[in-house]
Amino acid sequence: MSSPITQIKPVLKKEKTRLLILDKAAQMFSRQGYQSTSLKGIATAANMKAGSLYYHFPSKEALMTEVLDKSIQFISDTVGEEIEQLDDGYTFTEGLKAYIRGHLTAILKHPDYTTTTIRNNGQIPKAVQLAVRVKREHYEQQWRKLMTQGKAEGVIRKDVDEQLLRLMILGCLNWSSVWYKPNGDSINTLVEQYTDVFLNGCQ
Amino acid sequence: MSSPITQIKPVLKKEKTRLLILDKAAQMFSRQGYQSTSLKGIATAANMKAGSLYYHFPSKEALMTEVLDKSIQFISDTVGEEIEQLDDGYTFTEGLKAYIRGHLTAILKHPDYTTTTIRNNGQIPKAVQLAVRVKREHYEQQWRKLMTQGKAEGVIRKDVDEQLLRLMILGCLNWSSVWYKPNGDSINTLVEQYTDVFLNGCQ
DNA sequence: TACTAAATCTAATACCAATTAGAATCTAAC
DNA sequence: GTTAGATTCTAATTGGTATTAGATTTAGTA
Repeated sequence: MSSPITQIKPVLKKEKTRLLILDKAAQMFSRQGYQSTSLKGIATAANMKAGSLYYHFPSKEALMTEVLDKSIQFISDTVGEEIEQLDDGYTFTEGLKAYIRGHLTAILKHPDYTTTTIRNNGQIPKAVQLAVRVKREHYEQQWRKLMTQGKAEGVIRKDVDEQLLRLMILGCLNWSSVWYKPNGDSINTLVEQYTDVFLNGCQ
Repeated sequence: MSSPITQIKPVLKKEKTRLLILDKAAQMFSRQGYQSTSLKGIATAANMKAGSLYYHFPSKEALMTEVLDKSIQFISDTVGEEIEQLDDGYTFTEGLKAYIRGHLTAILKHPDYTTTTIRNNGQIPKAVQLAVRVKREHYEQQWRKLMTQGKAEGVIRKDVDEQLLRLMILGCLNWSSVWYKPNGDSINTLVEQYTDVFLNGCQ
Protein backbone atom coordinates (compact mmCIF):
# COMPACT_ATOMS: atom_id res chain seq x y z
CA MET A 1 0.00 0.00 0.00
CA SER A 2 1.35 3.38 -0.93
CA SER A 3 2.20 5.90 1.76
CA PRO A 4 0.14 9.11 1.98
CA ILE A 5 3.09 10.95 0.48
CA THR A 6 2.54 9.49 -2.96
CA GLN A 7 -0.89 11.02 -3.05
CA ILE A 8 -0.30 14.23 -1.19
CA LYS A 9 3.12 15.44 -2.17
CA PRO A 10 2.50 15.84 -5.92
CA VAL A 11 -0.72 17.63 -5.19
CA LEU A 12 1.06 20.01 -2.85
CA LYS A 13 3.76 20.74 -5.40
CA LYS A 14 1.20 21.44 -8.06
CA GLU A 15 -0.77 23.65 -5.72
CA LYS A 16 2.37 25.56 -4.76
CA THR A 17 3.19 26.29 -8.38
CA ARG A 18 -0.36 27.38 -9.07
CA LEU A 19 -0.20 29.81 -6.18
CA LEU A 20 3.13 31.18 -7.33
CA ILE A 21 1.74 31.78 -10.80
CA LEU A 22 -1.39 33.39 -9.37
CA ASP A 23 0.68 35.70 -7.17
CA LYS A 24 2.85 36.86 -10.03
CA ALA A 25 -0.19 37.26 -12.27
CA ALA A 26 -1.96 39.35 -9.64
CA GLN A 27 1.12 41.51 -9.29
CA MET A 28 1.35 42.19 -13.00
CA PHE A 29 -2.38 42.53 -13.62
CA SER A 30 -2.65 45.10 -10.85
CA ARG A 31 0.29 47.17 -12.08
CA GLN A 32 -0.14 46.98 -15.84
CA GLY A 33 -3.74 45.97 -16.37
CA TYR A 34 -5.12 42.86 -18.01
CA GLN A 35 -4.32 43.53 -21.62
CA SER A 36 -0.79 44.80 -21.28
CA THR A 37 0.23 41.93 -19.07
CA SER A 38 1.71 39.16 -21.19
CA LEU A 39 1.77 35.50 -20.32
CA LYS A 40 5.47 35.59 -21.06
CA GLY A 41 5.89 38.20 -18.35
CA ILE A 42 3.92 36.21 -15.82
CA ALA A 43 5.79 33.03 -16.73
CA THR A 44 9.19 34.68 -16.42
CA ALA A 45 8.27 36.06 -13.01
CA ALA A 46 7.32 32.53 -11.99
CA ASN A 47 10.54 31.04 -13.44
CA MET A 48 8.90 29.32 -16.35
CA LYS A 49 8.30 29.63 -20.06
CA ALA A 50 5.01 30.98 -21.34
CA GLY A 51 3.80 27.65 -22.71
CA SER A 52 4.22 25.95 -19.35
CA LEU A 53 1.47 28.03 -17.83
CA TYR A 54 -1.03 26.03 -19.84
CA TYR A 55 -0.35 22.97 -17.76
CA HIS A 56 -1.86 24.83 -14.79
CA PHE A 57 -4.37 27.21 -16.40
CA PRO A 58 -6.36 26.73 -19.59
CA SER A 59 -6.16 30.36 -20.70
CA LYS A 60 -5.24 33.91 -19.79
CA GLU A 61 -8.88 34.62 -19.03
CA ALA A 62 -9.03 31.71 -16.60
CA LEU A 63 -5.99 33.08 -14.82
CA MET A 64 -7.55 36.52 -14.49
CA THR A 65 -10.82 35.01 -13.34
CA GLU A 66 -9.11 33.17 -10.52
CA VAL A 67 -7.14 36.24 -9.47
CA LEU A 68 -10.33 38.30 -9.27
CA ASP A 69 -12.14 35.51 -7.50
CA LYS A 70 -9.45 35.25 -4.84
CA SER A 71 -9.41 39.01 -4.53
CA ILE A 72 -13.09 39.32 -3.69
CA GLN A 73 -12.89 36.25 -1.50
CA PHE A 74 -10.05 37.82 0.42
CA ILE A 75 -11.89 41.06 1.05
CA SER A 76 -15.02 39.21 2.04
CA ASP A 77 -13.12 36.89 4.38
CA THR A 78 -11.24 39.71 6.08
CA VAL A 79 -14.46 41.59 6.72
CA GLY A 80 -15.95 38.36 8.03
CA GLU A 81 -13.10 37.95 10.51
CA GLU A 82 -13.63 41.47 11.84
CA ILE A 83 -17.34 40.85 12.26
CA GLU A 84 -16.72 37.60 14.11
CA GLN A 85 -14.81 39.49 16.75
CA LEU A 86 -17.93 41.45 17.64
CA ASP A 87 -20.60 40.30 20.05
CA ASP A 88 -23.76 39.00 18.47
CA GLY A 89 -26.26 41.77 18.12
CA TYR A 90 -23.60 44.34 17.38
CA THR A 91 -24.77 47.88 16.67
CA PHE A 92 -24.56 49.60 13.29
CA THR A 93 -21.74 51.79 14.52
CA GLU A 94 -19.71 48.76 15.64
CA GLY A 95 -20.50 46.92 12.44
CA LEU A 96 -19.54 49.86 10.27
CA LYS A 97 -16.15 50.14 11.93
CA ALA A 98 -15.55 46.42 11.49
CA TYR A 99 -16.54 46.55 7.83
CA ILE A 100 -14.28 49.52 7.21
CA ARG A 101 -11.40 47.86 9.02
CA GLY A 102 -11.82 44.58 7.19
CA HIS A 103 -12.18 46.11 3.75
CA LEU A 104 -9.23 48.45 4.25
CA THR A 105 -7.02 45.76 5.73
CA ALA A 106 -7.65 43.49 2.78
CA ILE A 107 -6.99 46.25 0.28
CA LEU A 108 -3.86 47.62 1.84
CA LYS A 109 -2.26 44.37 2.95
CA HIS A 110 -2.71 42.45 -0.28
CA PRO A 111 -2.75 45.17 -2.87
CA ASP A 112 -1.77 42.92 -5.74
CA TYR A 113 -5.01 41.00 -5.70
CA THR A 114 -7.37 43.69 -4.53
CA THR A 115 -6.22 46.48 -6.81
CA THR A 116 -6.60 44.07 -9.70
CA THR A 117 -10.28 44.00 -8.85
CA ILE A 118 -10.51 47.71 -8.27
CA ARG A 119 -8.51 49.04 -11.18
CA ASN A 120 -9.60 46.69 -13.91
CA ASN A 121 -13.21 47.57 -13.57
CA GLY A 122 -14.42 48.17 -17.07
CA GLN A 123 -11.47 46.74 -18.90
CA ILE A 124 -11.74 43.00 -18.68
CA PRO A 125 -13.42 40.54 -21.04
CA LYS A 126 -17.10 40.10 -20.38
CA ALA A 127 -16.71 36.39 -19.79
CA VAL A 128 -14.41 37.15 -16.87
CA GLN A 129 -16.74 39.79 -15.50
CA LEU A 130 -19.63 37.37 -15.54
CA ALA A 131 -17.60 34.68 -13.82
CA VAL A 132 -16.94 36.80 -10.75
CA ARG A 133 -20.24 38.64 -10.63
CA VAL A 134 -21.98 36.39 -8.12
CA LYS A 135 -19.31 36.69 -5.46
CA ARG A 136 -19.07 40.42 -6.01
CA GLU A 137 -22.79 40.94 -5.66
CA HIS A 138 -22.94 38.80 -2.57
CA TYR A 139 -20.34 40.95 -0.86
CA GLU A 140 -22.20 44.09 -1.90
CA GLN A 141 -25.35 42.63 -0.43
CA GLN A 142 -23.68 42.39 2.97
CA TRP A 143 -22.95 46.09 2.85
CA ARG A 144 -26.55 46.80 1.87
CA LYS A 145 -27.78 44.92 4.91
CA LEU A 146 -25.48 46.87 7.18
CA MET A 147 -26.86 50.12 5.81
CA THR A 148 -30.43 48.97 6.29
CA GLN A 149 -29.58 48.23 9.91
CA GLY A 150 -28.18 51.73 10.33
CA LYS A 151 -31.37 53.19 8.99
CA ALA A 152 -33.49 50.98 11.23
CA GLU A 153 -31.48 51.95 14.30
CA GLY A 154 -31.96 55.58 13.38
CA VAL A 155 -28.22 56.16 13.37
CA ILE A 156 -28.44 57.12 9.73
CA ARG A 157 -30.53 60.28 9.56
CA LYS A 158 -33.80 60.32 7.63
CA ASP A 159 -32.49 62.72 5.00
CA VAL A 160 -29.42 60.65 4.23
CA ASP A 161 -29.82 58.06 1.47
CA GLU A 162 -28.26 54.93 2.85
CA GLN A 163 -27.37 53.48 -0.55
CA LEU A 164 -25.63 56.67 -1.57
CA LEU A 165 -23.84 56.60 1.77
CA ARG A 166 -22.69 53.05 1.06
CA LEU A 167 -21.28 54.12 -2.31
CA MET A 168 -19.51 57.04 -0.64
CA ILE A 169 -17.86 54.79 1.91
CA LEU A 170 -16.83 52.13 -0.60
CA GLY A 171 -15.49 54.84 -2.89
CA CYS A 172 -13.27 56.19 -0.13
CA LEU A 173 -12.06 52.74 0.81
CA ASN A 174 -11.36 51.56 -2.70
CA TRP A 175 -9.67 54.78 -3.67
CA SER A 176 -7.21 54.31 -0.83
CA SER A 177 -5.45 51.74 -2.96
CA VAL A 178 -4.61 54.48 -5.41
CA TRP A 179 -2.68 56.69 -3.04
CA TYR A 180 -1.78 54.55 -0.04
CA LYS A 181 1.91 54.10 0.68
CA PRO A 182 2.85 51.50 3.31
CA ASN A 183 5.25 53.88 5.06
CA GLY A 184 2.53 56.47 5.64
CA ASP A 185 -0.42 56.39 8.00
CA SER A 186 -1.20 53.12 9.74
CA ILE A 187 -4.34 51.28 8.76
CA ASN A 188 -5.68 51.98 12.22
CA THR A 189 -5.39 55.72 11.73
CA LEU A 190 -7.34 55.46 8.51
CA VAL A 191 -10.05 53.32 10.08
CA GLU A 192 -10.50 55.77 12.94
CA GLN A 193 -10.72 58.83 10.73
CA TYR A 194 -12.96 57.24 8.11
CA THR A 195 -15.40 56.03 10.75
CA ASP A 196 -15.32 59.32 12.58
CA VAL A 197 -15.92 61.48 9.52
CA PHE A 198 -18.71 59.33 8.12
CA LEU A 199 -20.50 59.24 11.45
CA ASN A 200 -19.86 62.78 12.70
CA GLY A 201 -18.58 64.83 9.78
CA CYS A 202 -15.46 66.95 9.85
CA GLN A 203 -16.75 69.80 11.96
CA MET B 1 -5.45 89.21 -51.45
CA SER B 2 -6.98 85.98 -50.15
CA SER B 3 -10.15 86.07 -48.15
CA PRO B 4 -10.02 85.03 -44.50
CA ILE B 5 -11.74 81.83 -45.48
CA THR B 6 -8.66 80.46 -47.15
CA GLN B 7 -6.78 80.74 -43.91
CA ILE B 8 -9.46 79.96 -41.42
CA LYS B 9 -11.61 77.33 -43.01
CA PRO B 10 -8.92 74.67 -43.44
CA VAL B 11 -7.77 75.26 -39.90
CA LEU B 12 -11.30 74.83 -38.66
CA LYS B 13 -11.74 71.61 -40.60
CA LYS B 14 -8.51 70.23 -39.29
CA GLU B 15 -9.42 71.19 -35.75
CA LYS B 16 -12.81 69.56 -36.12
CA THR B 17 -11.27 66.29 -37.22
CA ARG B 18 -8.77 66.40 -34.39
CA LEU B 19 -11.59 66.85 -31.93
CA LEU B 20 -13.57 64.00 -33.45
CA ILE B 21 -10.58 61.70 -33.17
CA LEU B 22 -9.96 62.81 -29.59
CA ASP B 23 -13.57 62.18 -28.64
CA LYS B 24 -13.58 58.69 -30.09
CA ALA B 25 -10.22 57.95 -28.51
CA ALA B 26 -11.44 59.12 -25.12
CA GLN B 27 -14.51 56.96 -25.49
CA MET B 28 -12.51 53.85 -26.26
CA PHE B 29 -9.70 54.51 -23.81
CA SER B 30 -12.21 54.96 -21.02
CA ARG B 31 -14.10 51.79 -21.83
CA GLN B 32 -11.33 49.42 -22.81
CA GLY B 33 -8.19 50.91 -21.36
CA TYR B 34 -5.10 52.17 -23.12
CA GLN B 35 -3.54 48.93 -24.27
CA SER B 36 -6.60 47.17 -25.55
CA THR B 37 -7.71 50.16 -27.54
CA SER B 38 -6.37 49.87 -31.07
CA LEU B 39 -5.69 52.72 -33.42
CA LYS B 40 -7.74 50.83 -35.96
CA GLY B 41 -10.71 50.98 -33.58
CA ILE B 42 -10.32 54.68 -32.98
CA ALA B 43 -9.90 55.34 -36.67
CA THR B 44 -12.96 53.31 -37.62
CA ALA B 45 -15.04 55.19 -35.04
CA ALA B 46 -13.82 58.42 -36.61
CA ASN B 47 -14.57 57.19 -40.17
CA MET B 48 -10.97 56.80 -41.17
CA LYS B 49 -8.27 54.21 -41.68
CA ALA B 50 -5.68 53.68 -38.98
CA GLY B 51 -2.82 55.23 -40.91
CA SER B 52 -4.70 58.47 -41.38
CA LEU B 53 -4.53 59.22 -37.69
CA TYR B 54 -0.84 59.95 -38.09
CA TYR B 55 -1.62 63.06 -40.05
CA HIS B 56 -3.15 64.50 -36.89
CA PHE B 57 -1.24 62.79 -34.08
CA PRO B 58 2.35 61.55 -34.06
CA SER B 59 1.68 58.44 -31.98
CA LYS B 60 -0.76 56.55 -29.81
CA GLU B 61 0.97 57.92 -26.73
CA ALA B 62 0.51 61.47 -27.97
CA LEU B 63 -3.19 60.81 -28.44
CA MET B 64 -3.54 59.45 -24.92
CA THR B 65 -1.54 62.35 -23.54
CA GLU B 66 -3.90 64.86 -25.09
CA VAL B 67 -6.99 63.00 -23.89
CA LEU B 68 -5.66 62.99 -20.33
CA ASP B 69 -4.62 66.60 -20.61
CA LYS B 70 -8.06 67.68 -21.74
CA SER B 71 -9.61 65.59 -19.01
CA ILE B 72 -7.76 67.29 -16.19
CA GLN B 73 -8.23 70.64 -17.85
CA PHE B 74 -11.94 70.05 -18.01
CA ILE B 75 -12.24 69.14 -14.35
CA SER B 76 -10.11 72.08 -13.36
CA ASP B 77 -12.09 74.49 -15.54
CA THR B 78 -15.46 73.29 -14.27
CA VAL B 79 -14.36 73.72 -10.69
CA GLY B 80 -13.06 77.18 -11.61
CA GLU B 81 -16.46 78.17 -13.01
CA GLU B 82 -18.19 77.12 -9.81
CA ILE B 83 -15.75 79.10 -7.71
CA GLU B 84 -16.20 82.19 -9.86
CA GLN B 85 -19.89 82.21 -9.00
CA LEU B 86 -19.05 82.73 -5.34
CA ASP B 87 -18.39 86.08 -3.71
CA ASP B 88 -14.77 86.89 -3.05
CA GLY B 89 -13.85 85.81 0.42
CA TYR B 90 -16.08 82.74 0.28
CA THR B 91 -16.09 80.49 3.32
CA PHE B 92 -14.64 76.99 3.41
CA THR B 93 -18.11 75.51 3.48
CA GLU B 94 -19.14 77.44 0.37
CA GLY B 95 -15.87 76.59 -1.34
CA LEU B 96 -16.16 72.90 -0.54
CA LYS B 97 -19.61 72.71 -2.05
CA ALA B 98 -18.42 74.49 -5.18
CA TYR B 99 -15.43 72.17 -5.52
CA ILE B 100 -17.59 69.10 -5.08
CA ARG B 101 -20.14 70.39 -7.58
CA GLY B 102 -17.49 71.27 -10.14
CA HIS B 103 -15.56 68.02 -9.85
CA LEU B 104 -18.71 65.89 -9.97
CA THR B 105 -20.21 67.83 -12.85
CA ALA B 106 -17.09 67.36 -14.90
CA ILE B 107 -16.87 63.67 -14.12
CA LEU B 108 -20.48 62.83 -14.74
CA LYS B 109 -21.12 65.06 -17.74
CA HIS B 110 -18.04 64.11 -19.73
CA PRO B 111 -17.34 60.60 -18.53
CA ASP B 112 -15.35 59.60 -21.59
CA TYR B 113 -12.52 61.96 -20.84
CA THR B 114 -12.61 61.95 -17.08
CA THR B 115 -12.90 58.22 -16.54
CA THR B 116 -9.95 57.80 -18.84
CA THR B 117 -7.95 59.72 -16.25
CA ILE B 118 -9.50 57.92 -13.32
CA ARG B 119 -9.47 54.35 -14.55
CA ASN B 120 -6.13 54.26 -16.29
CA ASN B 121 -4.25 55.21 -13.22
CA GLY B 122 -1.33 52.83 -13.04
CA GLN B 123 -1.66 51.40 -16.49
CA ILE B 124 -0.30 53.95 -18.89
CA PRO B 125 3.23 54.41 -20.22
CA LYS B 126 5.46 56.45 -17.97
CA ALA B 127 6.10 59.01 -20.65
CA VAL B 128 2.39 59.79 -20.73
CA GLN B 129 2.14 59.94 -16.96
CA LEU B 130 4.98 62.42 -16.81
CA ALA B 131 3.46 64.58 -19.50
CA VAL B 132 0.27 65.22 -17.55
CA ARG B 133 1.79 65.33 -14.08
CA VAL B 134 2.15 69.09 -13.82
CA LYS B 135 -1.48 69.84 -14.55
CA ARG B 136 -2.61 67.09 -12.23
CA GLU B 137 -0.49 68.33 -9.36
CA HIS B 138 -1.63 71.89 -9.88
CA TYR B 139 -5.26 70.86 -9.53
CA GLU B 140 -4.44 68.84 -6.43
CA GLN B 141 -2.74 71.88 -4.98
CA GLN B 142 -5.98 73.85 -5.25
CA TRP B 143 -7.72 71.24 -3.12
CA ARG B 144 -4.88 71.38 -0.60
CA LYS B 145 -5.38 75.11 -0.24
CA LEU B 146 -9.09 74.70 0.32
CA MET B 147 -8.41 72.19 3.09
CA THR B 148 -5.93 74.51 4.73
CA GLN B 149 -8.57 77.22 4.72
CA GLY B 150 -11.03 74.86 6.39
CA LYS B 151 -8.52 74.12 9.09
CA ALA B 152 -7.78 77.82 9.57
CA GLU B 153 -11.47 78.68 9.86
CA GLY B 154 -11.84 75.95 12.44
CA VAL B 155 -14.55 74.26 10.43
CA ILE B 156 -12.37 71.18 10.17
CA ARG B 157 -11.99 69.85 13.70
CA LYS B 158 -8.52 69.63 15.29
CA ASP B 159 -8.55 65.81 15.34
CA VAL B 160 -9.41 65.48 11.67
CA ASP B 161 -6.42 65.27 9.32
CA GLU B 162 -7.25 67.65 6.51
CA GLN B 163 -5.13 65.83 3.92
CA LEU B 164 -6.77 62.53 4.72
CA LEU B 165 -10.12 64.29 4.48
CA ARG B 166 -9.17 65.56 1.04
CA LEU B 167 -8.31 62.04 -0.10
CA MET B 168 -11.61 60.79 1.28
CA ILE B 169 -13.60 63.39 -0.62
CA LEU B 170 -11.73 62.90 -3.87
CA GLY B 171 -12.09 59.16 -3.52
CA CYS B 172 -15.86 59.48 -3.21
CA LEU B 173 -16.08 61.84 -6.13
CA ASN B 174 -13.85 59.86 -8.45
CA TRP B 175 -15.49 56.58 -7.57
CA SER B 176 -18.83 58.02 -8.67
CA SER B 177 -17.72 57.48 -12.24
CA VAL B 178 -17.66 53.76 -11.57
CA TRP B 179 -21.28 53.36 -10.59
CA TYR B 180 -23.10 56.49 -11.81
CA LYS B 181 -25.90 55.97 -14.30
CA PRO B 182 -27.29 59.09 -15.98
CA ASN B 183 -30.89 58.04 -15.34
CA GLY B 184 -30.37 57.78 -11.59
CA ASP B 185 -29.87 60.53 -9.04
CA SER B 186 -29.32 64.04 -10.32
CA ILE B 187 -25.92 65.60 -9.86
CA ASN B 188 -27.52 68.08 -7.48
CA THR B 189 -28.71 65.32 -5.19
CA LEU B 190 -25.21 63.90 -5.04
CA VAL B 191 -23.67 67.29 -4.33
CA GLU B 192 -26.08 67.94 -1.47
CA GLN B 193 -25.59 64.57 0.16
CA TYR B 194 -21.80 64.52 -0.27
CA THR B 195 -21.43 67.97 1.23
CA ASP B 196 -23.85 67.20 4.03
CA VAL B 197 -22.21 63.93 5.03
CA PHE B 198 -18.67 65.25 4.93
CA LEU B 199 -19.60 68.28 7.00
CA ASN B 200 -22.09 66.73 9.43
CA GLY B 201 -21.79 62.98 9.18
CA CYS B 202 -24.67 60.61 8.68
CA GLN B 203 -26.18 60.76 12.15
C1' DT C 1 -10.91 73.41 -66.39
C1' DA C 2 -6.43 72.86 -64.23
C1' DC C 3 -3.60 73.54 -60.19
C1' DT C 4 -2.34 73.11 -55.30
C1' DA C 5 -2.22 71.77 -50.84
C1' DA C 6 -4.56 69.31 -47.37
C1' DA C 7 -6.40 65.03 -45.99
C1' DT C 8 -6.84 60.33 -46.41
C1' DC C 9 -5.80 55.71 -48.00
C1' DT C 10 -2.96 51.53 -49.34
C1' DA C 11 0.20 48.25 -48.56
C1' DA C 12 4.11 46.79 -46.36
C1' DT C 13 7.19 46.31 -42.24
C1' DA C 14 8.56 44.48 -38.09
C1' DC C 15 7.10 42.93 -33.88
C1' DC C 16 4.70 40.73 -30.15
C1' DA C 17 0.65 38.22 -28.43
C1' DA C 18 -1.92 33.78 -27.01
C1' DT C 19 -2.19 29.25 -27.88
C1' DT C 20 -0.89 24.35 -29.14
C1' DA C 21 1.42 19.74 -30.03
C1' DG C 22 4.85 17.09 -29.19
C1' DA C 23 9.53 16.47 -27.35
C1' DA C 24 12.36 16.64 -23.35
C1' DT C 25 13.16 16.46 -18.54
C1' DC C 26 12.46 15.70 -13.94
C1' DT C 27 10.64 12.98 -9.81
C1' DA C 28 9.76 9.33 -7.10
C1' DA C 29 8.35 4.56 -6.54
C1' DC C 30 9.56 -0.16 -7.42
C1' DG D 1 18.35 1.51 -12.57
C1' DT D 2 14.20 1.33 -14.83
C1' DT D 3 9.86 2.96 -15.57
C1' DA D 4 5.62 5.83 -15.39
C1' DG D 5 3.67 9.94 -14.64
C1' DA D 6 3.98 14.75 -13.72
C1' DT D 7 5.91 18.91 -15.19
C1' DT D 8 8.26 21.93 -18.18
C1' DC D 9 10.23 23.34 -22.55
C1' DT D 10 10.67 24.06 -27.70
C1' DA D 11 9.18 25.57 -31.79
C1' DA D 12 5.61 26.62 -34.71
C1' DT D 13 1.00 28.72 -35.79
C1' DT D 14 -2.04 32.30 -36.23
C1' DG D 15 -3.39 36.68 -35.74
C1' DG D 16 -3.14 41.30 -34.24
C1' DT D 17 -0.35 45.59 -33.33
C1' DA D 18 1.79 50.44 -34.19
C1' DT D 19 4.06 52.72 -37.48
C1' DT D 20 5.71 54.40 -42.12
C1' DA D 21 6.30 55.87 -47.10
C1' DG D 22 4.33 56.81 -50.97
C1' DA D 23 0.14 56.90 -53.83
C1' DT D 24 -4.39 58.67 -54.10
C1' DT D 25 -8.23 61.42 -53.35
C1' DT D 26 -10.61 65.66 -51.99
C1' DA D 27 -11.70 70.61 -51.70
C1' DG D 28 -10.91 75.07 -52.69
C1' DT D 29 -8.99 78.64 -55.95
C1' DA D 30 -8.05 81.02 -60.05
